[in-house]
Amino acid sequence: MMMDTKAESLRTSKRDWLKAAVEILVSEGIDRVKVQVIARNLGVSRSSFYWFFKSRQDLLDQLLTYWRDLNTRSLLERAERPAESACRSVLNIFECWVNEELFDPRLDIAVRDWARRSSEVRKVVDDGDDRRMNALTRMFRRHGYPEEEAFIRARVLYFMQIGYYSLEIDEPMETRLSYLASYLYCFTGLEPTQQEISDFHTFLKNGAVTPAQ
Amino acid sequence: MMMDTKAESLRTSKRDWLKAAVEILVSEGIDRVKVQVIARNLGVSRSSFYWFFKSRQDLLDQLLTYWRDLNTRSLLERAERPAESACRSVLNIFECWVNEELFDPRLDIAVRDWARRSSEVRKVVDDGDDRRMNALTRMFRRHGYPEEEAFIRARVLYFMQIGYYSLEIDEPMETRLSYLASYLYCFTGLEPTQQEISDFHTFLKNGAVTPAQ
DNA sequence: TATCTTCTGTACACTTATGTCTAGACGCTG
DNA sequence: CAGCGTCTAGACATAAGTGTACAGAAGATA
Repeated sequence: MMMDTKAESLRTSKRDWLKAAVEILVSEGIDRVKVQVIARNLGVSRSSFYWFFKSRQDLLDQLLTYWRDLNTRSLLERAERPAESACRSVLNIFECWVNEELFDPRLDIAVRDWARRSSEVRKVVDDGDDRRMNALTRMFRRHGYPEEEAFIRARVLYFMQIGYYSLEIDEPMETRLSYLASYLYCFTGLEPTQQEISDFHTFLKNGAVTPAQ
Repeated sequence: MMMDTKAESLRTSKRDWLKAAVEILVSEGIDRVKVQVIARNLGVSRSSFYWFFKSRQDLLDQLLTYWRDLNTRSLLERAERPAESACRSVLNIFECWVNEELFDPRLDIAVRDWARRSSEVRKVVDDGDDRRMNALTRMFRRHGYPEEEAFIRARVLYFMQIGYYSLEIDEPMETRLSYLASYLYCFTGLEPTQQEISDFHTFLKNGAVTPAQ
């Protein structure tokens, strides 16, 4: 019996292949996720691949599952979290945008590119987007925004962030944080309190961005 | 001397190859823009390609130039256009979002995907984004928004739209128009007047979306 | 109609990719 | 240390792509 927890095996595991595939997906797009390329990156012969996966398509299916199980969960959790003000709610969402443990932007963008070329992937991504949008709309509704305004504010908040990642803006966290109050004002139509802003800063300092486990 | 204006030549022109390449770029991504694939689509042998282009890379370079010369112009023109209110200005920008003659969303997204895999393309796209963002920021500034708020509102307006296209939302124009007032309110922080809304509707009706030349 | 220029088809050499098969290396377990 | 199950290298067949060379078709011009 193989010990999965062993620190450094000389032989590859299924996990290694998946991890390497995700890396290529994120940096070069789905069309470069080739058995040959991954094998080269791992320094291993292609034939091992076929021990773990039925075919290239099998790997792609599992990549999509990996994305689906990972990237929507945190966002939904934070959208549903109770909050005393709209600004607090939006700040809860912001947790996902500043912590790649909670939401991996490059993976999200890469899967979205992929969806543009495959109708099966399209369905899965659309489903994820629907769930995210519904959760955000309900969030604004809870703070008393009228139906349509809640929906549009959810869109502006969510689409703006997808657009931000799509442009691949390279901004230090410091700069991003300096815009916090303006963002909150544009997203909610309300001025955030000083307390709300400083609470978010302390949240960030207190190891929210730690590598985890 | 070859007559370029001739209606239907049996032989291909450079323009035919470029047009077919753009179509594939938009629908399948840059990695599928292959000489062999385009030739198949045109029903012609690959060797003709090498009459018009030095190599595949030569074609790709010309695709990028095509995008650069096309997709930013209309947006800049409308951002700079004088307007009596912030809502009017944003409505000027909306002209680009509802008319694919002015701004081709699928081409923009496809080039953005491409940029993710090539640093040369990255540079060109970043330059376009900068010019768009600067024009939009100046637009909000002219309506009296403070420096930072103008910048953030420009971002929200522009990034939100890129996000919208990135999600490939499939909405009939009717639905999109029904959200007009809410969008204007969220983007400017101001309620649009009834006149502004109805002016945009008449603008659309009066052949603004005509196929042009 | 003859001729020059523009474009196209066929053939070739090369590269990168997929997937299969088989011998055998590696590492637990008895 | 023998043996079993797990994984890997290398060889093979096949497919899709790039780019070059060259003969020759098809149009425009004289």
